[in-house]
Amino acid sequence: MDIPARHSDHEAHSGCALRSRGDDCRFCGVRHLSICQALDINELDQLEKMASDSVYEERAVLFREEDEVSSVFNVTAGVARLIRSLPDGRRQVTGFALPGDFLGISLEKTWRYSAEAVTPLVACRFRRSHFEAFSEKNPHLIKKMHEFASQELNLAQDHMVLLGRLTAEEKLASFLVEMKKRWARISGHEPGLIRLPMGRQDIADYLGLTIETVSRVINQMQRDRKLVIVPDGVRFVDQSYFDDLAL
Amino acid sequence: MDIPARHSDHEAHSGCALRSRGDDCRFCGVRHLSICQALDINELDQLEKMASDSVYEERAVLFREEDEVSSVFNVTAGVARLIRSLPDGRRQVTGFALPGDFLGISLEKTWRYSAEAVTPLVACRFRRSHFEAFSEKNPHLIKKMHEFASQELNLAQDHMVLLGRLTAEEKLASFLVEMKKRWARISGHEPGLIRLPMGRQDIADYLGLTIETVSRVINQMQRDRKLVIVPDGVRFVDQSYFDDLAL
DNA sequence: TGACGCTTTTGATCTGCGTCAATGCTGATG
DNA sequence: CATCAGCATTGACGCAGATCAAAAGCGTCA
Repeated sequence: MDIPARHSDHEAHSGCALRSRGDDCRFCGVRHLSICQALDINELDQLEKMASDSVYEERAVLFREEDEVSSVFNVTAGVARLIRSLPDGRRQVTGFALPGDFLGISLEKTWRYSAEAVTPLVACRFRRSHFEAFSEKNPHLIKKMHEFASQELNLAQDHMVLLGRLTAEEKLASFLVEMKKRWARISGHEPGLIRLPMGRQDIADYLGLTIETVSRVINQMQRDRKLVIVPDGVRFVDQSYFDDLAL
Repeated sequence: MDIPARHSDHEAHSGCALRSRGDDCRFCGVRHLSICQALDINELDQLEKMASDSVYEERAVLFREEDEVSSVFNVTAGVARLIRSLPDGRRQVTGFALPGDFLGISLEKTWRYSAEAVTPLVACRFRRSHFEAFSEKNPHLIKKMHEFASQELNLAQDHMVLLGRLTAEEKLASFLVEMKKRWARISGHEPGLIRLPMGRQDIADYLGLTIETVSRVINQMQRDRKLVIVPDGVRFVDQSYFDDLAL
């Protein structure tokens, strides 16, 4: 356990799967998805001066629950899991951060969850103090951050319904449909393959299930010809089955 | 079902249990708890001109999921349940709004949950458009609203852990400890009696359980001398039992 | 005061998912 | 290419909490 993060700033172009700002926000692939969409070229230029790319290996820790919030992050490539842990080791994955997602929207002094790279990951990092000073001067940005927070609150409420009131089958269907929508938004088109870079255990902890139940339900869906399991994800065969079941 | 709201504006002093602004925000009993804490006397005065007290009977609907957000609310007295419903009738209570709580922190155009009065309730109501125009001019207020949203996001994440990973006994303990803390904050002192104005069904829908399980667990706690059940609430006998179990 | 409606409690039984235990698969490494 | 480590899958079984059913409180109103 506990692989330390090896993050080498300003070395974003270290692999084909990792695309990032590349030190020029204007060409950032996730700008239109991220809070930066609130900024004009001028403001973007200012913000860029405060940014530094951080690269994380699979399993690296971006920050831990209880840590001081010294930096905030904009994920530009890769996927992270956001985790709340109980003292006895039980985990709840509260969400997955995908490209365009912002970590640090809340104003607390310490993180209330841990973030770990599920895949190799690149994030645009800002010192918290700098970012706050900047946002203080840019009402657009504050508004946009509040919008993002509202959106997250809605997702959190969806998640509560899922955890409290759905069956295992409905949970899986909802999760897969959600991932499909999120990848679609990111790529700009309906993906044939729904990428699932996180492991079964992460999915289980996201859905409030065990790894065995996740495995059983997905494989049952495959046996029932609702989907096919492929390396690194699934492919829907019967879309309407999922639409009917999902939250 | 479906009792229509009888709300009579500007008639707040209609009962001993119902205390509200009384048309003067300076004397508002929940000011220090609510977003109004961000405002000085001057701003408070302006805001007051836009406010109107709404009184709701038990079971009255403040607004419904999907309704347009035409007003936002500051609960000044009483308790409301916030509900997400599934098409087949399954419900998830995402939260209880207590005095000082603000409804409408999100910026969406439509409500994503319904709010119903659990007890007779008074809320300070603002036309959404007026409130937004006002907040536009008061950066303090925007900041405070973002603070409230952050706080709510944390609570939502706590709730996810509760729903996804706690046992029925732990859920009940966490709920009771949470209610004790919230009433303590509102009243300003540790209450001997933990008021539970909501019914067992609401508690069950908040905790992702059935009404029978809620009843069984609470009554078992009483048999084990951990608490005593009294009209309208419970009284802790063994505080440390709850502290150990609660999230 | 007694009949009604609603909520809560209690008991008996069932079942969806968890737990425990193998086994299989895949990709990395010497 | 054999070994190993880390998932993922599968099966057998158990149990926490759901479901079904009935009884008990309790406030309201004629």
